[in-house]
Amino acid sequence: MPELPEVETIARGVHHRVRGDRIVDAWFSSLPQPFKTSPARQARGLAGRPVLAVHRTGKHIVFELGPQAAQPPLAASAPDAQWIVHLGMTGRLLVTALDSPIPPHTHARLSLASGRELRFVDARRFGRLEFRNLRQLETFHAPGAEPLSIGASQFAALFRGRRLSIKAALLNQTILAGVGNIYADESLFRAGIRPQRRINRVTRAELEKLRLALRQVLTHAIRLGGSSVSNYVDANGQPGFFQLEHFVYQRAGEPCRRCQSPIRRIVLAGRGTHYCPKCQR
DNA sequence: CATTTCACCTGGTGGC
DNA sequence: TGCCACCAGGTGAAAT
Repeated sequence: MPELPEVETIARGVHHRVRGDRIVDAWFSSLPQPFKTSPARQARGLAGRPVLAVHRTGKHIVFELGPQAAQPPLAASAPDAQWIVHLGMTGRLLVTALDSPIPPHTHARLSLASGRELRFVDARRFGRLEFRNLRQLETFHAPGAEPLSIGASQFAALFRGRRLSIKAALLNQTILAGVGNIYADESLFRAGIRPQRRINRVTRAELEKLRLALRQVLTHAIRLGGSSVSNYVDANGQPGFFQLEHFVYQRAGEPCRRCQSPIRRIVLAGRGTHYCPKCQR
């Protein structure tokens, strides 16, 4: 399940491979999902545009696109449109040869001037594809705060006056962008906070511990290429290795790596939630 | 308004 | 071996 580290890894990989290339043509499947912008509008909007850059905001991958008539050198061109990809649960972006076999559940195929193809594949169709013409729409950015760059006081301010559980707050993308189930559980373990604790019972000092734990966990996970659970692979088909560093996620019943107590699993905010009853209070 | 629950999807898993 | 109920969780709509 792609969260911030996996999305960052994929965005970097795709940036590295397609920046400077040009979208020649675009094909989309005819299913109602995963399209936030109609397939016809996406195809019309994307064709002919150069890819200036690819980056991540929250769990979204953003393609910065130049004008359809723009010629190289493109480095100085201002973005004129954006293609925004959300991977949902099972979405993948692949850069392949034109003639490589098309996997099931392929919903987008963007042929590139280099002779390759950028594909979006998503079995469960929880992903979302959106096209924005920046002459009509604002630049896209994820609604919540970025956990890697937020400071102590702004972080504390995000939670002020709320009553929901700390885990539900971490998962809320309009509060904090990019944290999903794995990294919520892992950061709460490292901060020593029980996931079900209500925010108004979490001290300022604990919130700061959590901010630092999040930053450390996310940074470390990016370095390891993300967590490979349910067959996750990056744009180059490489798995990540952060799953080997998990303290609690999907370790129910196994001994805590710090105190040997069995890791407990509960359902919270509709999600499987893992914590150590002794290390987390 | 804040918060919680549920539907959307399909593939993988475990029980029988 | 095959079948099937069930689970995985990101998000947005609906319910509370």
